[in-house]
Amino acid sequence: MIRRELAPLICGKRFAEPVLLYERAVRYPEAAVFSRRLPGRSISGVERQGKYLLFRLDRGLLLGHLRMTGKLLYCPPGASLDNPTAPQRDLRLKLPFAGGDALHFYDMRKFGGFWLLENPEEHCPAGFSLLGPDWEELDESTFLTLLRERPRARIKPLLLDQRFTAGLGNIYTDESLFRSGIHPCRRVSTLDRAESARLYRTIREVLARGIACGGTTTRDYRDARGAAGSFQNFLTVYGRKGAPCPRCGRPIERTVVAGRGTHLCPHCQR
DNA sequence: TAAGGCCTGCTC
DNA sequence: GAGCAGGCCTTA
Repeated sequence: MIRRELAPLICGKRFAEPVLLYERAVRYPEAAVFSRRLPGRSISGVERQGKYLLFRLDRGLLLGHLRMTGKLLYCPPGASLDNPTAPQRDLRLKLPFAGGDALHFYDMRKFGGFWLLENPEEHCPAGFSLLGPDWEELDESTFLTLLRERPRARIKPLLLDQRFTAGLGNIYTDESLFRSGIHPCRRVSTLDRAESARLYRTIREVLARGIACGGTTTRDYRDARGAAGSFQNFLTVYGRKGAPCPRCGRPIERTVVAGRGTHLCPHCQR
């Protein structure tokens, strides 16, 4: 969503001098080198790989990861600094363009960051080079094959593992497992072919619905224009602890699986 | 495979 | 005041 919004706004733009307000918002190279190298480079394309944003430059590559609370907002030339969706307190990095417009990176929790790489192999975050196939391109037979390679894994932690497949986070995983009737702690080896195929199709549907809704704004998420998503209005289990299961009416439960809050209906998910 | 750490602000 | 968060890395 963020990539789709940003691409037409910033393709072809040339970077000016960045302004770093929080040291660790730039992960590589060190701040002074980043600030010296970026100006003058222009954006030839904006891509997404898993949860990374990838800005192709005329020389090198700018990688960004928003983690949990990061927002990357496009500011047109002369735009007001006040943005209702992101307090100035959370502004971590300004990436101005030569034309006076800019990208502003806000991140309350300071988890997100940027990498400026001369080539993709150099100093990229460890997870980036290990990303599994992205859900935008993953076909059913590949998914079934990958599942067969991990029979002992529990399904929810496996789906969240970006080395297995890239792009699923906690919300979309819980929603997909509920809609597939699969318990998050099931071992992959206990899923029959029909269940695995149903899971694949359900994940595709949930992701498509999420994208069509402009994402999920439970609290922080905003797209590149600061707009909220609406998929939260269609959530069946995530964040609905105690509410009635839409299928059987029993209360939705919240547990912890692999350290992540996990929402499920133990009656409907086996 | 799991726990802890990074961080801050909000809800319970 | 504790618990929690659309993530991921390091360490055990």
